[in-house]
Amino acid sequence: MSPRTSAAGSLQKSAPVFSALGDETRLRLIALLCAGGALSIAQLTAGTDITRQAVTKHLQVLADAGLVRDLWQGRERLWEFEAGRLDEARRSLDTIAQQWDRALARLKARLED
Amino acid sequence: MSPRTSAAGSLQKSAPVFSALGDETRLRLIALLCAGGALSIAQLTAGTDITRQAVTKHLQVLADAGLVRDLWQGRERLWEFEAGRLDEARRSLDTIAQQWDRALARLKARLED
DNA sequence: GCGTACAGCAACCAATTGGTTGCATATCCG
DNA sequence: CGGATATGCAACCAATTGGTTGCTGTACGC
Repeated sequence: MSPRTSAAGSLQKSAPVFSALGDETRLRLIALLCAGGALSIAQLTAGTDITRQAVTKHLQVLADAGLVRDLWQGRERLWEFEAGRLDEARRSLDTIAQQWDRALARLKARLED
Repeated sequence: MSPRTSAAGSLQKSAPVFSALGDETRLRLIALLCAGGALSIAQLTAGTDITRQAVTKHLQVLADAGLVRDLWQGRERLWEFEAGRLDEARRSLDTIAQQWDRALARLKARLED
């Protein structure tokens, strides 16, 4: 990768996380899980207009992205939020924003030159 | 929307932004545009293994999400980064993280009770 | 032990996505 | 003017996605 895209390397790792977050249903699941504790699939499905299987698939996508973790308890499969990858993604956005700010500062400096 | 998902409302608005960011090619474009100034489609295509049209489509996706803006200059169509929506998304992730931290704190308090 | 609630698996479907190719259009420059 | 450059538009394609239905398995509680 060329030098001028040095920041891109670490950025690209976050693509799967952003992709997982890029769906209203999944964002809702994330909001539920990070607010409450661990919830079952049935609980997460209640009140929605989609099927339990659809919710299961969404949870799987979130799990693949490392955003949630599942744990079995009896016949229930509980899902809980996992903060690690989301923090990474958050830092990625921070990096972009900082880079943008620096670019603006450089532009301003050149104009005032 | 139920009270316990109050944070979800503002979150959902960010879904299109996250969706747009959920692709390595588009993340690369964002990195390029927010580092440098305005770049043409030809410039953004150079060095990649995809077609100019593919890049155009990706830029359109980013534009629909409000992450980039285009401006014509002669026969060139220049694209530049636009920080607004990305900042919103950044705050969304911050909100989730804060909510999670509070949940952890409540859990900890209950355990130490 | 038996019904009920929680879940998995697989097949299937329509719509979207990421990408291509071919051709037309407009602008710059010698 | 005429060629090279920068782009748009449309059709087309395969793969992925978001969702469903039908059936099976398993743990809980009366």
